[in-house]
Amino acid sequence: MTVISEASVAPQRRRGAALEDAIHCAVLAELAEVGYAAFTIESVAARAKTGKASIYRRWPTKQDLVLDAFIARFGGPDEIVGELLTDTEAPTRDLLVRLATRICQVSDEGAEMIRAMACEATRDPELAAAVEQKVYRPKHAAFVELLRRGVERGEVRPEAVRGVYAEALPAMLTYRMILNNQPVTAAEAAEIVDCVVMPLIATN
Amino acid sequence: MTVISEASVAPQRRRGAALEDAIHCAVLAELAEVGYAAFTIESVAARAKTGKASIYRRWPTKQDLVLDAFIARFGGPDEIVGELLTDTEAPTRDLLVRLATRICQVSDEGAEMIRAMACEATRDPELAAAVEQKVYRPKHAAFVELLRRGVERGEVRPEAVRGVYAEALPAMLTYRMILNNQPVTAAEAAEIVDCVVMPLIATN
DNA sequence: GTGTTAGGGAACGCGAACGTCTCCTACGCT
DNA sequence: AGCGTAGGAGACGTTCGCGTTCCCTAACAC
Repeated sequence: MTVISEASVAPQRRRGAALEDAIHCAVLAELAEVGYAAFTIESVAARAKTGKASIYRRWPTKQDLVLDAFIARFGGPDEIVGELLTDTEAPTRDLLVRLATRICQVSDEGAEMIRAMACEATRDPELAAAVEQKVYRPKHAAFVELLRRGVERGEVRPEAVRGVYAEALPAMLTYRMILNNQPVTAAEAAEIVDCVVMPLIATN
Repeated sequence: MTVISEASVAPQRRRGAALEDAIHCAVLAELAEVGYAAFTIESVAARAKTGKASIYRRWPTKQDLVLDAFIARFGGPDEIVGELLTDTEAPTRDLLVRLATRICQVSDEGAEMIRAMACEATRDPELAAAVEQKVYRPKHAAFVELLRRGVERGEVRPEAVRGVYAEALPAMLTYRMILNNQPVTAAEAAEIVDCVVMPLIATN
């Protein structure tokens, strides 16, 4: 009858932020593994080694949970904007490459989430607004700001500070990664910057 | 007790192709209304006013059904390629606008389907292959062919016959329509052609 | 007309998640 | 050390869609 219990010092029962982190991870993993259509709260709970109640206590619906996990991992305007706006030295081209890298990273890790969002946003205006505000806007704004600074330094044509040009980079990257599920290497990302974006916006 | 039955000549019970058309329509409508996650065979059957058995008899799985409906409505390489390759007179720019219009049309009507495909294709290699072969490839090939002809007529730089350039147009259109669920007007489509695609590929 | 085929409609048992609730215990605070 | 809160585990009844099967009849072929 003697169950030899090791002295595991790690907390067996998480709370608050630690628990929420674990749940967010589980959501991400679950989405990647089974997809949004087959996504269930029960599986997330099991994967996070928690009870369903702990999830329902925090998020009333599947959408809320997924959206929150998404924001927690990729959200916040500061991360991207801040990084790029801090650096006032690097040429526009390099900033674009860094932005592209970041977009690739997010699109890779959060591919299933983004697809799920796109699917649900059609029918859920609140979700659409949240994604618009927390994800799309900041990214777009960062890009436009980046173009504006390029103009100041004479690297970018003034006419190029427009939505169409700001959308080109994310559009081409997500077209491949999100819609066609093709990986994009760093070289290809750079190719898009050098062959598509820069020629469109550069002076001369 | 006299039920006055009008002499309705229209068949009350459809068969074969007529029935399949109705089911395809129902699939499209159902996807648009409730989305792929909440999509059920029962609802499709009810909407098409048919029995579940008639659907199961034809398509073993949800994916097969949706894919088939998609192909039936938007598939076939001939429609796009044929249309564009027939016309050997119009300038490249106009052909691009026509292609853009077509892409907009498909992306608008089939938005939910395309999103659903993107979601499922990650986990279903067969589906991915089918979409790749029946949708992506022909579109891409048509675009490259179009570029090639442009070169022959001196409208397009020879170096522009590359994948990156062929992807720019569909990428920018679907980025807006499929991922961000924003409508794209004919004027905007033309803007993309004139401000993005043409400058990239045109001679000089 | 007669026979064959296939559509419509619905009932069926089954399994999976739902969302709620309860019990008990680990945690963290004082 | 003791207390209150919150986490884990899972049972519960319910709902829902699955995929199958049945019967009956409309549609078509001959």
